[in-house]
Amino acid sequence: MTDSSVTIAESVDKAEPRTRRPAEEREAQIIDAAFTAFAANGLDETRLEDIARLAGVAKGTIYLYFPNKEALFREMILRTIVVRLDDVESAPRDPNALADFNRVVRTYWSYVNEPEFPVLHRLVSSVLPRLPELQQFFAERVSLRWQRLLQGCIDACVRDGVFDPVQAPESARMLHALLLQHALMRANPIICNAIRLQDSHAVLARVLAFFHAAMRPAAHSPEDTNVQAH
Amino acid sequence: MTDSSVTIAESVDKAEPRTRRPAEEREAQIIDAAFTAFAANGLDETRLEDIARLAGVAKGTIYLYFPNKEALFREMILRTIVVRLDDVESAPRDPNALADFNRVVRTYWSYVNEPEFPVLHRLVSSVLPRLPELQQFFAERVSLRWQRLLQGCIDACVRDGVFDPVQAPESARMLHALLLQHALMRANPIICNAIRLQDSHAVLARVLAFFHAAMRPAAHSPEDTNVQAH
DNA sequence: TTGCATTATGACTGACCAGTCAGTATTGTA
DNA sequence: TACAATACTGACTGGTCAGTCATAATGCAA
Repeated sequence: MTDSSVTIAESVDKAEPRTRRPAEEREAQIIDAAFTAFAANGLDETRLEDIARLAGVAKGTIYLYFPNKEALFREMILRTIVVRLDDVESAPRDPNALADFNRVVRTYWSYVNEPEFPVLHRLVSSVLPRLPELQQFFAERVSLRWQRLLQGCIDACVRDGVFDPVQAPESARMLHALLLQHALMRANPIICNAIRLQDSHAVLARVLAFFHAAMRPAAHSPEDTNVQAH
Repeated sequence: MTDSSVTIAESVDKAEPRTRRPAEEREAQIIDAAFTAFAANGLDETRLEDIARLAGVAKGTIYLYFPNKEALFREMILRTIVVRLDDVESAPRDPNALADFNRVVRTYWSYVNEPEFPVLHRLVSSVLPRLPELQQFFAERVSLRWQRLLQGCIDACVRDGVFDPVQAPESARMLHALLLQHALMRANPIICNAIRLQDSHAVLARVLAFFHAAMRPAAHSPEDTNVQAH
């Protein structure tokens, strides 16, 4: 490995004399730089000097705001995720069950298709053995939270007779798995090119079509749960 | 971080005097130790000394078989995956389409539920930016290969009238997403406990029931592709 | 048994980098 | 304008560890 490190052109005017900034602004500056650098090189291969250069500050300055590298990483992850979740929660609900389901699914889909998401997902899962509290946070605040939200919408649709009550109980997990995995595949250039997942809308439409097919109320025997072989 | 490193008791008799071993045996010894150590601590947090101790050899010995740490990591990943794939390919095919589909699905399910799989998956995805050839290998030899295999079985089932031809074209990707994601969730203790995914057979049955529900031939309008809203 | 080729060892080295801190610049205040 | 308080800097340090290599052990052939 020769010159790895972050090769993104620095967006900071180096000629500018050093100035004192409000603490929040400096922190945000450093967090942004940390996201870029960590996303490109991972936790261990990122040098604090790289982050400092990207943020347009000296290495020592980072230590005025964060106690160490690992804490900076953790803060970066938590804040970046929280920002997205806050955006999502501000959307209004829809009284019609199916319309609300579609709204939540579309919101989730755009959430996992943000360019930040697959990067965060990879970074979090790569450091799981080292930072178990991140695993906890990600599982409860992202994965399970979305699954519960989806399940609520699905249950409402069942009450409206739109979805099959037999399939409903764990279908949120199925939908979650379908959407998440497709978003992650779309972020992988090799898989993405091989099976043509480029168009985000088309992929969502295909997943939803599949989901609706599974959830359409059964016209025949309603107690036929033992479909699986063996 | 204080005493991280591998805490697994060494299975090697330290009193044993050093002996010369066939090259293949030594390599396998080191690869095994590398898997254990890398799985526990990741690529960067694993010391070559740890691997050497686990393998019951000196650090220098590793360099007689692998040019450097990264090469050892790559070799470990490739071989561990290949062993599993070879196991899988040796199984005989079934003439009945649905039976063959079930066989392949069950094989895939047991493959991704091996304790090694989630670990490899995490290790590979954590070093993707650094080792793009691993990404290539994993995508083509694991992900896409399985999807093609599943798709072949599904197409055969369509010809037998078991599955709906409307849903078939990309359903292998759907099934792959469902199975893979469920296996990875099962490997995450927090998610696994929260939504009761402990029993492997029950989870597979539930996923298959959902898949069959989506794939059952439509009794009504066959040209109803625009199910998705918007 | 000897001698040599092969295999193994682990103390050592040199590069690397997180984190420190003495010093410098900037701002607010009197 | 002087002075103190605060924000910032970057050369330096101390610890770490991948990779090296002189030396030692082992197996084998003659």
